[in-house]
Amino acid sequence: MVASRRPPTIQDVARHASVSTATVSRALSSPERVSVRTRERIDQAIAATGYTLNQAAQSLRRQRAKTIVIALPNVGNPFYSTILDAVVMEAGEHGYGVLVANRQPDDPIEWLRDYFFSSRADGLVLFDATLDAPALQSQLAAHGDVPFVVVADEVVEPFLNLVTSDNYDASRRAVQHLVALGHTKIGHLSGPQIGHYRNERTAGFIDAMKANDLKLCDDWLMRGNHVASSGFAAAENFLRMTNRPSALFCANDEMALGFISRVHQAGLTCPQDVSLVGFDDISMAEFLSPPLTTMRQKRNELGRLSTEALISLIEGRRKPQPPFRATLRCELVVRGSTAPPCS
Amino acid sequence: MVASRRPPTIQDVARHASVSTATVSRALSSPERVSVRTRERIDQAIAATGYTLNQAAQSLRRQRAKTIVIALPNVGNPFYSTILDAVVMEAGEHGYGVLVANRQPDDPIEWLRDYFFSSRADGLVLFDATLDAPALQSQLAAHGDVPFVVVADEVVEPFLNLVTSDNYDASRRAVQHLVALGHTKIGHLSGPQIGHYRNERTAGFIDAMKANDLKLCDDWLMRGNHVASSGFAAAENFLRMTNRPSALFCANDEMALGFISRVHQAGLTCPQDVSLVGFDDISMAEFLSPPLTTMRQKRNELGRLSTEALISLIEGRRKPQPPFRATLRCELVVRGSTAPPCS
DNA sequence: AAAGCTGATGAAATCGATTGCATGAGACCT
DNA sequence: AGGTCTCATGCAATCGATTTCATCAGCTTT
Repeated sequence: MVASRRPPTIQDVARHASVSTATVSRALSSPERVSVRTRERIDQAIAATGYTLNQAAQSLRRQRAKTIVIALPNVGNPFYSTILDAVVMEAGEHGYGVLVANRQPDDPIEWLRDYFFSSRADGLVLFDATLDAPALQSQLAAHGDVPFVVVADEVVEPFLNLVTSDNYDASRRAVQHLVALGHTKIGHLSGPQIGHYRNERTAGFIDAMKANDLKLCDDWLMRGNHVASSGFAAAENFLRMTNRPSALFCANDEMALGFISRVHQAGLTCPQDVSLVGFDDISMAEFLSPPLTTMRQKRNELGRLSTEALISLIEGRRKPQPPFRATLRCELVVRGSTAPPCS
Repeated sequence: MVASRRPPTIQDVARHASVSTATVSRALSSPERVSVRTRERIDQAIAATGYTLNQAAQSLRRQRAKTIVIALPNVGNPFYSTILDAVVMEAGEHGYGVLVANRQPDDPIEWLRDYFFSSRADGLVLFDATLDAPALQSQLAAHGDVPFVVVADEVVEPFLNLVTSDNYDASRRAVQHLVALGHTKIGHLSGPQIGHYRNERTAGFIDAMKANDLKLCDDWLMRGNHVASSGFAAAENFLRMTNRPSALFCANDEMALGFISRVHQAGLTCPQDVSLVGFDDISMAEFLSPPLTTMRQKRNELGRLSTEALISLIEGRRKPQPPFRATLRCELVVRGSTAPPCS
């Protein structure tokens, strides 16, 4: 009712319960160290005053912000939003807040310094390590070893904490699905090549083709950048081909979406004229026309696991060495975009 | 290199520049109050020590966290992710961090208290006021008038700070587009009814129909809840109708997506068998099959404006009365999902 | 009954930055 | 030259919670 009064502090509670602030503090953080009788009085005083802890003061004293940063290359991407959801949830359960940092394209590292050097946050979940993770590592180490966990598709330096999907194997299984349907002419629309890392999905594709003794046609290996428009562009290419593949494995769903879009415009249909397998299983995949066959990543689990690992690292429950590593298995979801080839 | 050393404080800088901490503090927050010579010495000292401000200490002293909370009903929704992007960007430019709070469905208000009562955040951007905004208002007021801005489709209580799109008018224009194509049998798939508020999009639809002397058929007024599956379900309904509308205005793109999906499954096609107009222009709308005709909301602007307003409220540059109000005009984007009716 | 122990509690320092008040040096005025 | 004013700067209190160390009451032990 009475607006703009300053919120009650631990002092108010102490006075109200006729104890010292030290006792109140203990009652809150380690109740077993306070006698039952005083604890009750303090509980009452807290209720009576409507006290809530001042985070800033606690952070200052404890040198811990109870906050993590989640760094995304692109919040707008539907793939990441589900993950964000899981991260916020998991962090919340441990009493941590989640700050969002959207990547500054021009400044691969500086943009993160502020959060940690100013003790605004205790750790970082970094998605999509297209930035120079080792450089970041040394930057963060210089100011007191900020723990961070990377969630990425490509396997990065072995000393990093990493949560990933079994991209290589999943890609092999995606190809296997097409082969099982009878396809032999199979193309691939890959994501971008990141630094010198092995592109796991492309590698899986290539090895699966070899394992099946299928010809790898250079024209059928196209490169995109994970957004729908690059799938659209790849389809332009596809349409110009005189000898077209009968199936295509796309490195993510958005590119598949863009590809279908262009192919339909040209009067061809999927899966009659070309079968398509995507990757991710974004929430809309199920409702596309045709519904998209795709490799589902456990996005919830990616978010949850990485956050859980980060927090146990922050709180010292997990030792920094050896690094945390987790690989989640993807799951093939068969829908309408794949069918046997129309001879 | 030397890991886990404590970060330099303002004390270190002061010592290094042979001045008091007070002077360093002033050099940082109001440089004009410090002589040029000392300012230079301080700048050097800052560079030499690698000093960065400790946010927790500043927050405690200034009673201000330089952080805002963005509360979303559902981070996973692609509509919100773009907005989040804009909010993070705008906040960042003012030096504010953005905490994400994903709505707890069971607890419409409590979930936000913590952020503010613990002075973790200075203000709130609340999306989709399906929660009881007035109740929230009084909750927040009880602990010192936390400023907040609502971004919502429906017009809520006049005393709230609100950023919105011209939903009513945009809906009228959507219908007008269908009418101009020659449609007379037009249906509507609405979003959920929120409390006692007027559903702006539905109201716009109804009034446009009346203005054109078109019959409002009860069967053709369907209700969904803004997710694709509810569009899918609505299409089931549609397919069972003996007398079907030739066009449908959907209250958002996701429902349109679900609707098309089911209709295609049944062997009908859009726009030949039914024209469809969506709302929002989510990033994928352009790449659907067929590309979706839709009312584009300026999502970037919604995010930017609301954040800007919130921050000027926090910093006292804007007076709380009268409340901030902004309505953004939507824009019709004509694509392939609408066509003249097939006789 | 004296000594030792345990467990609950309080006093006060501390985290790092800000800011009201005091001080002193120099500029300016008469 | 004496007095006033301004500007740059320093001292020290302060924000609110935590934590070390000391104290003291009430037991147990011999």
